[in-house]
Amino acid sequence: MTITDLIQSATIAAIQELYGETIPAEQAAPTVTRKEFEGDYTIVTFPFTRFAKKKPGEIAEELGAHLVKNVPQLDRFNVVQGFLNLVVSDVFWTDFLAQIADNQDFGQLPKNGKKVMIEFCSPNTNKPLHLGHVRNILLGWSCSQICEAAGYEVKKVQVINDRGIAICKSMLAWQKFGNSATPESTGTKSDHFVGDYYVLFEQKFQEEYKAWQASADGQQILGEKRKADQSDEQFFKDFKNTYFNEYSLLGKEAREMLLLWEAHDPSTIALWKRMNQWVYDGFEETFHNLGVSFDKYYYESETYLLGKDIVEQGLAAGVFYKKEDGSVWADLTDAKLDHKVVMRSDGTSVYITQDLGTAQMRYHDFGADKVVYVVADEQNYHFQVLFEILKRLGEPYAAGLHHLNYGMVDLPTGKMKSREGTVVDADDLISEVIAEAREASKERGEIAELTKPEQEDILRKIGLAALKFHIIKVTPQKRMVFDPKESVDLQGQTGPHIQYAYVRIKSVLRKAGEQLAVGSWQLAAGYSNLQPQERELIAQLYRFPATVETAANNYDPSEIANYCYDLAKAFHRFFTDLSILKAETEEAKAFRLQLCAAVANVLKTGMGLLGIEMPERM
RNA sequence: GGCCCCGUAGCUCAGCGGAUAGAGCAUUUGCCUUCUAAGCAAAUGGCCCCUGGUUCGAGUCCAGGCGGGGUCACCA
Repeated sequence: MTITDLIQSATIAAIQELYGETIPAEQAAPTVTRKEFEGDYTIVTFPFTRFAKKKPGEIAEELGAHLVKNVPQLDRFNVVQGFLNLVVSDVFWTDFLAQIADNQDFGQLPKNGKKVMIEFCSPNTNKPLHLGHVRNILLGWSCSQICEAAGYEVKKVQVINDRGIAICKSMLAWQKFGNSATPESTGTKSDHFVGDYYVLFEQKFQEEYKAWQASADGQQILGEKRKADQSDEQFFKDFKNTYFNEYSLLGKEAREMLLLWEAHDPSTIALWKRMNQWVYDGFEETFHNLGVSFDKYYYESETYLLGKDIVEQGLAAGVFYKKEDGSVWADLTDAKLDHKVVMRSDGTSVYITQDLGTAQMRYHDFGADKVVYVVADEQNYHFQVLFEILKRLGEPYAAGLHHLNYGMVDLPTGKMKSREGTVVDADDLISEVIAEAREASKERGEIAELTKPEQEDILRKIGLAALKFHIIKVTPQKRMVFDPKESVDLQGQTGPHIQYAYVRIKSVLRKAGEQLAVGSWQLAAGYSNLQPQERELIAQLYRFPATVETAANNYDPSEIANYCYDLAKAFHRFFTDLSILKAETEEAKAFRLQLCAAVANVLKTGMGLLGIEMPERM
């Protein structure tokens, strides 16, 4: 039982005893006392005036006296207005610290026997990963780490869109213009290599389109179809898709390639496999650099035909209905979601059909109690529909489905647009933040005497910490502005600031040397009269498991990020104000070393949940 | 237009019904002969988008507006 639970139940009992009233639990829930007042936890007594018929201050006095008398962990109290501030005894805190100081697993909640599957990243294979994927990956990864810490068994999966017209464009461009070049022969990272051909296709297509616009055919179409209020330029912009599908030679070739692929044409399949493999190799390198991995990959080429049997079942069960043309629909109007096609009139699947099938297949593969889809908020409607249909189909896992939606990442200059070349590439971003860390490190010179590989390892950790923390600290649902300049900041509310707290501790612990022998920490138990900076730190540490739990429940890594920052901030304050190795007494020294060890532990675990590694020096 | 998300300091963000709304960046000023100054302390900076309502108490909950974004394909 936690101290807050203890205070809560004692408060309920006290109110019952003093005023004969049974209050709801939430009215007895203690909050953390604000820093400007003395105390650790606070009970608000305003709600009790109704039945106690006394002033809030009076109630607080009576309740405070009662609690301190009956709860041994409470030392004293004070009253400000109607606020009852409770002071937890030093012994409680020092006991708690002794329990966790050497416990590497502090913050790991007991196994709950439940499984959660988290799907994230899920890229297309026609171009490299970009900043949007980075936010997705960081969210998905930290979410899975947090769920594990909260006691779940976690499976990390992604669904790779390896088929369709987009990859065919890359394939066609390579075939026509590639001259058998390879990533090796050109020295290009292999996913970028494939992406370059996608871009090349778009260029060639634009050239073709431009030429067509000036041709007699183009001018004739313009004359026939342009609307009165449309400029020539605007018309051709709007007409692009139609041109691609009905007039373009390149478009025709790309679509033919897709048909060949669907017909399992051996040479097309071979080319497809070869180019996709290049992309996968490139992706793996990026995943590795970001420090993430997956347990299982699903490929749309293997799942895109799934879901048809579900449609049949749904029809039989009356969840779906068939129109005269043979298309199958779900009527979700009573859930405020409109009608939705689940199968085309020609009997082929649509996007959501595939998702229905994939959901079922994965349930059979893994049997998850919860499935979390990390997908940007532009697909909110899609997931509402998907979940609603699965619910109506009576799927056993329907109640555990969750869409972890997140806002798009904008640049200070506005939205990222591939057309305008403003997309921030993931690999570039990673090398930039590390380069920035290298520059800053040169000026400091702290790690100059280490070997080159050791230095590079540290710089990588610092750079990635800056990048990852900058992204993960923002509430997922918020659209965020990503300023590359700020993402490499190493000071203030940043990853490196937190790493620095850890590094300072490690430095002190190294200097303390043999005094870290297990026995010597017994001295810490003799320490009393905790300083405010020490109390603040311990109280923060105490909050860690609860923070892990709420972050897991809310699927919100930013709560862990903010917690780590607060803890580091409190540590820096403590470190500046109080001497550790030259503490006033041996007891104080032992206690502070123990406190340092515990803080280091929690910082390492907490940042680990965000996928951020800690260096030993910086 | 229907539905969903967002609106807090110049900028980027916390705040999850309680006290005088907090951090970081930016600007200004102190603090390294002592455990790593990637730090600490201080100053400056706010019609918490607006209007009503619920409540002892609202940035927080509810309703209606306003502003920004997303989405409403037999695309994925």
